[in-house]
Amino acid sequence: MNSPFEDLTKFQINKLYDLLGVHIYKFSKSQEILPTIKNGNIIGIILEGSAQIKNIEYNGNEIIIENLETNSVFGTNISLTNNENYEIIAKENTQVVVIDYEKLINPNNLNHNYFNIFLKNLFDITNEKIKEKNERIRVLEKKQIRDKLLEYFEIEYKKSYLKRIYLPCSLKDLADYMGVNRSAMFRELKHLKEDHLIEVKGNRITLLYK
Amino acid sequence: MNSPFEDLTKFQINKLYDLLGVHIYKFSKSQEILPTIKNGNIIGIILEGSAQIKNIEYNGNEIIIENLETNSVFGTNISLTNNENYEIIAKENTQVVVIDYEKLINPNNLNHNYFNIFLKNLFDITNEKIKEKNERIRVLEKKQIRDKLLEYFEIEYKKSYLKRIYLPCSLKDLADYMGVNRSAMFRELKHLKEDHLIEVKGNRITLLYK
DNA sequence: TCTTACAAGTTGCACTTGCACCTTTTTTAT
DNA sequence: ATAAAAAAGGTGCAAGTGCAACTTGTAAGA
Repeated sequence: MNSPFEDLTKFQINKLYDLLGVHIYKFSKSQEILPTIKNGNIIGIILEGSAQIKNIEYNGNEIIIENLETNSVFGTNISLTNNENYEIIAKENTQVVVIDYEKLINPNNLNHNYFNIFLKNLFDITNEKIKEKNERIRVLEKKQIRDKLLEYFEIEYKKSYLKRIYLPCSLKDLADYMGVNRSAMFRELKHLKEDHLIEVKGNRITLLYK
Repeated sequence: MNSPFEDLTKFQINKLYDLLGVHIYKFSKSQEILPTIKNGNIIGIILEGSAQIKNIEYNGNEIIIENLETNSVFGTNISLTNNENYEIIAKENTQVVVIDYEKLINPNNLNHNYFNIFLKNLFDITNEKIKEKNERIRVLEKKQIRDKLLEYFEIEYKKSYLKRIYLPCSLKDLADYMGVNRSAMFRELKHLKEDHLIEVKGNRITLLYK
C-alpha cells in the first residue's frame, strides 16, 4: 500500500502536520476509534497498527467494509456513506493521524508544494481502492460459486502470471469475500480439485490449467 | 456528480488546460474512446455526453464496469486494473478532456492554487466513487435475492427517507446490478408484493413497511 | 499435557436460483 | 400508423446453494 506521505521528507511531513493542524491519537486493541476522533468531517491515516471498518446492520449483523493497515486512509467523507452505523475498531495498538477535512480546501495551504504532493498521493490511494473494489465486484457479480472462484483465480493470476496463488486470508474469509456460504465454497473447491483444475494446500492454490 | 472543475473560474480552467497540456477529443455514438486517447497513463474527463466502461471476458461476456456521465473522471490509473481488456464506448456525441497522468506530479504545476483545487476535486470525486462501489458490494454480498432487494431499498431509503424510490435504471439493469438472474428477481419482487412489503409501478417502488 | 478455540473439510436436505421458454406491454424507429 | 425491438412479467424444472450438524486438524494458552 502506498503511503500518503510518499515523496515527502520528514521535514515536509512535519510542516504538513502544522499546516493542517493534525492530531495524533493512540488506540489499544479492540478499542473503538471513531468516537474519539470524529468531530465533523475528517481524514484519518493509520501511522502504525491496523484496524477494521465495520457496519452494523439493523439485525445486528456485522459486515467488514474495509481492513485498514499501516498507511491506509479512511474518513467520514471517504468510502463511508452517511446515515449508516459504522464502527472502526483497532486490531492492535494503533496510531492514527487525524486531519480536518475542511482544511484541505483552506486557501492558506494552496501554495505549498508538499501539500500538493500530499493531495496527489491521496488521489492515488483512493484510486487504488477503487481498483480493489472493482475486483471484488467482478467476483461477487458472478452467479455461481465455481465462476466466482475462477474469476478470483483469474484476477490473482494476472497480477503475477504465476500458477501459484497464495491467499492473503483464510478460506473462510475468502467465502465471505465472495459472498457465499463457506461449506458451499468448500464443496465447489472439491469439485475443482476432482476436475484437476486446481490443487489446494493450506492457503496455497495451484492453477493446473495455466 | 461533482465537477472536477468545481470552484474554478472559466479563466482558471483554461490556465489549467495550458498547464497540463490537455487535449480535447470528440466522439460520436458507439465509437470506442480508448484507442484514440490512450498513450501511457491518462486521466479523462467527460465534458459533454456519456460513455460506458466495459470489460470483455475470455468467454466474450461483456461486463459494464462503470457508467460515465458528464463530469465523470476515468483513466488508465483510475479504477481500471491493468492486464484486462477494456473498452470505453461513447453512448452519444461525447467530448473528452485528456490529461497526461504524469503531469499531475510535474513540479512546475505545484505552486498554482487552481491546480491544487483541481487535485482536491479529483480526490472528492474518487471518494464519491468508492461510496458507490461500497453500496453495490453491500447489495452483492447478500446471499438471497430477497435480502439483496431489501438492502438496496434500505440504502436508497436512507438517502432521502422517502418511502418512494425511483429506480435510475430498468428492472433488468437492477438485476445485473445485483448480480442475479432477471426472472428470478421478478419472482422475488412478486413475493415482496404479495407480502405487502412493496408496490411497484414502472420504475417507482413504494416501501410499505416504512 | 490437556483443554479450548478455530479453521478445514464433509454431507444430507430443503429451499432458492438460474435457465429456457413463454406472453404481454411499452418504447422506438420507419 | 405500423413494425420491430426491448422491457416487463411469468412458469416449470433441474441444478446450485445455504444451512445445520457433524468430524478432523491445528495452533495457542492454561
